[in-house]
Amino acid sequence: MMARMDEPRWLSDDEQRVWRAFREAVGMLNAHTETQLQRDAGMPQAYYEVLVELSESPDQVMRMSDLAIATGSSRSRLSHAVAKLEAKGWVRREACPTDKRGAFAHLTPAGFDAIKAAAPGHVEAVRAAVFDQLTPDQVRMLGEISETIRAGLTPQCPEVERRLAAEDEDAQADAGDGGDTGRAA
Amino acid sequence: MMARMDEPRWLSDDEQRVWRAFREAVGMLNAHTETQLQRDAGMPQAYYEVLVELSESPDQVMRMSDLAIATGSSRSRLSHAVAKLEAKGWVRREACPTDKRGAFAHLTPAGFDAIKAAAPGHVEAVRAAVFDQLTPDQVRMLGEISETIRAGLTPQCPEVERRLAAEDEDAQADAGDGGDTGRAA
DNA sequence: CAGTCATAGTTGAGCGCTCAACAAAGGGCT
DNA sequence: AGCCCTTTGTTGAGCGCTCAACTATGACTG
Repeated sequence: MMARMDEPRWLSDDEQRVWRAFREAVGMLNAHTETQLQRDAGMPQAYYEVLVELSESPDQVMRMSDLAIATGSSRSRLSHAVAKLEAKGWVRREACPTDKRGAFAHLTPAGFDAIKAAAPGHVEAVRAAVFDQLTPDQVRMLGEISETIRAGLTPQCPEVERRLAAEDEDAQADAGDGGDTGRAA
Repeated sequence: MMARMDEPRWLSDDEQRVWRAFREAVGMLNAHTETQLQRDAGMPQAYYEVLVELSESPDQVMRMSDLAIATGSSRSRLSHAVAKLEAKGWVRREACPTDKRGAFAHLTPAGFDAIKAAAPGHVEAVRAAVFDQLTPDQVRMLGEISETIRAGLTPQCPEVERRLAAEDEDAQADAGDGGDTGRAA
């Protein structure tokens, strides 16, 4: 499947320019905010986002799995991240009484202080690099574009693809079912 | 400067939604293309971009420094990357005769084959995730938005910031000189 | 209830990136 | 020439991420 396509649908010159500009802008923006946070707050952006998510949660507590989903990271990544954050004293782990497999991540007061101290500088950096540069129309468009790309990537992207592949194999075993659509490609 | 701002200019709800959608979309898109390339071509996206840059160069040769600039990476990163690519037999290093500090990175035939094999799948993935999803207007806007953000980040972003800081110190020492312009690319 | 599969979370190895330190060579200036 | 500063490129340590195993618990079914 997909092994051979007679003629790949190459990008036009315009599309290529857009793609390269996009990649470049994203790379620079990411480097910029990453450096800013690392320098001013002593934490990488990924950890910042974990703390943000926790701080906005009802009691500053979340199940590890929910936190992983909320931050768009794998369980593994979150587990490593929380281990580091716990070592810094910013997060505390707690066992879940009703489901003994489960674990809660709990934002500590020190963690709350850390994010409170980090937020203004980070927001300022983001605002200066993005929202101060763009017109309101561009901001709105950026939101729509992002949402569209996100939506297009959601069904078949992460490990779900593997799952679909696995289900495909199963389906081949018991042959005809509705056979859904080929999610194209 | 920037040390204290009485009230941070927080993001509005709309801005926050846009920022989160953007971060999410970028993260997913990046993960998607990264996985695709790693799986189908056995190389990370950063190495792919190195090979692309080399393949588009007159004789498939570039100075390491120029290649670093072209790929938007640090010398260190490129050095590590080329070491790996050389181990794979995709790139060969050559000494520069006129500047004995210098080094050329030379795309090998095997490297050319590798990128030729990788390109269609990668382009298809990018097209499916981005250009097939967006209207022509959105594509155009994405280009403009990217270009704006890139431009806003160019002067003060990478290690230039350090340089500016250093020059600031110098400037304080000898006070006013002509203070040229940013050597606008 | 036993057997089986799914779910929650952790762990360690491997990899790419950053950062700071470094060696080697060029380019001025006196 | 000799000195100093810049530029080029490499190196090794440390860090975060991915991937594949693995443990342990829950949930479902005969």
